[in-house]
Amino acid sequence: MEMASTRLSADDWTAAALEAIGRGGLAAVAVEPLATRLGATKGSFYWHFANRDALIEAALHRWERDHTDAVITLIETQPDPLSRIRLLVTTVIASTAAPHADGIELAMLATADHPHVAPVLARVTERRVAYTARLFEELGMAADEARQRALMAVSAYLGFGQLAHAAPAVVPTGREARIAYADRLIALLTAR
Amino acid sequence: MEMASTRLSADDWTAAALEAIGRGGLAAVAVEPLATRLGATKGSFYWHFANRDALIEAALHRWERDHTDAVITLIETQPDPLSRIRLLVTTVIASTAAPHADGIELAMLATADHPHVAPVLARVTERRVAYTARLFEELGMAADEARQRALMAVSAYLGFGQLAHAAPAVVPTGREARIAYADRLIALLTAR
DNA sequence: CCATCTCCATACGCTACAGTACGGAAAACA
DNA sequence: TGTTTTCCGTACTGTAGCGTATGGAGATGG
Repeated sequence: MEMASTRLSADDWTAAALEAIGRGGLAAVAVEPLATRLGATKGSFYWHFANRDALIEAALHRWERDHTDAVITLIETQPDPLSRIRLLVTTVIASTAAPHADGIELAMLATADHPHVAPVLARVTERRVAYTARLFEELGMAADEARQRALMAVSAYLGFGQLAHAAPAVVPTGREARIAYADRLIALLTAR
Repeated sequence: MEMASTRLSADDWTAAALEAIGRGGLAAVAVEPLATRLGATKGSFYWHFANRDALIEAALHRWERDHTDAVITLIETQPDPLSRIRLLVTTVIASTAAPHADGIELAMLATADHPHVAPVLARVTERRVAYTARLFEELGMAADEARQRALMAVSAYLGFGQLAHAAPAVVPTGREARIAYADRLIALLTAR
């Protein structure tokens, strides 16, 4: 698959680690299998990293860095707060259509207890809630009201992901059904 | 801890397995550590079970059997559908107060891909959604409308659990704040 | 009280992976 | 081109856990 016999960088390893996390969770981050997958050996790895733990840490921080605000920056393209909420919810609901829309995200939640995962996940989650709360504030809600709605919105997002993953059959299938569901959700979340 | 030097039954092992899942997920179901914890050795285990996989399967089925409908039967004590929904939501939101309210549940979601976990989790989830949908129907909603609301309710439940687990700081602290949140949630979920 | 069946401990082999030691190839540089 | 630095392959040790083999203790029934 990878005929390129070039030398590997630390980034190649973190990328492979993230890919492994997406496939099989943190446990899949094993040095020797990754090395095989990269067409190299442990010798390479232990030159770039002190140990397995360092790789995990690096991968998580990379994920936090370039995956976190991806959605937010997308949302920011919308002019008014309502369409931003709309885009946020529909994007997130409809994109879960793919079998493993974002395996990494699920793996992170699954391993929330891990000492390296916990702080990263907490930061990302708090940022998301805070951002969503601001959206509701811009809709004219009081701070605490907006906060509650944001919690509900993020819960709906996370819960939907879990639902789609744990019992795909219960979740609306097809794009238009998803959108209908998202619309209903938005209506309830933004109701006064 | 367990001075009792009695002989072990298969159920003792499945109980220990479930306890281990609650602590460290499926990966924590390791024969030798469990044996130590039970004050026995592998010799005992491999008499009661063919292998580690059989233990996992047994533990999951036991969980499905006696933990699934626990909430439902509790809820059924309530007379009218609205109080049932109310009790369901508040129970579920407020009980997550404990640090690891139900580690097993989270572990199940975390390992939803596992060949043994997937069917069990899917059944439980589908049953919950169906039951919740019936609750909304009894409130006078049309079937599809009730279904959507049920999805939202279960999502809110699952999502809240994830939220509390991944970023405890963002979730309302204290019993009355939780209840206030639950009330708001119920109001939105049952709004016409 | 002996025989059989139930249950378990001990001791073993096997695999997967973490981490280390070290030599050598391949760049980079002079 | 020769030297140094960068990078990596190979070979090793160590550990954790799965599964097996086997003998023997305790209960159980005749």
